[in-house]
Amino acid sequence: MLSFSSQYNVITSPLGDGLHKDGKRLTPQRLKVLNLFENIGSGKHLSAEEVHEKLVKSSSKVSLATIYRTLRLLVQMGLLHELELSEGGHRYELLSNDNPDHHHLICIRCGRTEEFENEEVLKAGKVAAKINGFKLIESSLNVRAICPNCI
Amino acid sequence: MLSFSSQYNVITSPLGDGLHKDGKRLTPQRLKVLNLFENIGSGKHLSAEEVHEKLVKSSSKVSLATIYRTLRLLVQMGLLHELELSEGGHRYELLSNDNPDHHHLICIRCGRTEEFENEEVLKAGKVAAKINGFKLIESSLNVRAICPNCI
DNA sequence: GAGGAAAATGACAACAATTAACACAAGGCT
DNA sequence: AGCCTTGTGTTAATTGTTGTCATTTTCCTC
Repeated sequence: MLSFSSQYNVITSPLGDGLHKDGKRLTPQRLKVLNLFENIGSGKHLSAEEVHEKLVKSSSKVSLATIYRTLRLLVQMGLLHELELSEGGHRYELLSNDNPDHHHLICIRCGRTEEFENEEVLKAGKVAAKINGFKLIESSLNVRAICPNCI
Repeated sequence: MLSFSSQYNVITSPLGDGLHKDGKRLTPQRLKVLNLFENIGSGKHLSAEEVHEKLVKSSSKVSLATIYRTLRLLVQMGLLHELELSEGGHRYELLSNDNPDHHHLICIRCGRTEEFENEEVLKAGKVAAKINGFKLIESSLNVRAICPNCI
């Protein structure tokens, strides 16, 4: 039977490359988490708990602790983006090239989120950082609102 | 000895007025929390735990549970503003007239925050809400960055 | 000013989200 | 194949926050 490494090493995934550079390892769990985000599309925002549920459902059991560890790792690697909605914990989304810099419109009642882009916002962040001598990491505009269904 | 109510009722504080309209009551604890924010100035952002510490230090003991309850109340009343910095819990700041609509530049290393205003950002939030049929509550731009001291 | 209904407080239990510890398993070098 | 190091799962601990409930307080009415 094929071992895990012989099955995947040949493909030299971007994930594998990124990990190996740092002495970190490509594991099935890490792949599963990243694949989940890739399959689900780049507009979705999942909590750690939701990632866990979805993986359990697809009979890919990954422990919750590992999911937390993996999410943090993938954020550090720049593959995922973490966003904090005031209500109930952190969410994660895939950071892909065709979904570059965007902001979120969040319904505070049902949690529905819509994305939008805005050049001015990006600029505002840059200017503020420069004026204060900060090194910019990212700027995210969170618009808290109530969606049509919840009004 | 003067009772609490006879000591303060005459002043008819804005806090008292706002509370009484709703059948809610003016208590020394609520005054202490609000006073703390007023004394500390409107550019500061405190966590519930920090509010608790400061009140204990000034020998004004208010229980932590009450602080959480009071902070939520003051936010609902529009006297405080709640902001969520990704790192470590919620922060609260005084919402005063001379410090209207502003955004935050946050150092992810030391937590230092600077404020700035930007009309375009405000507009961006409005537009996004309108396009999607959402009812806007507030839009806040959080710029995550590293401050000069931490670089 | 006293009496009483309604609301608020404090102390503490309960919770949810997240992290730490550690024994065991697995990845990736040679 | 074998070894060293990193990663995983399990479970316990921590943190931030909320619920419960008995006791205390506010504030309205007389």
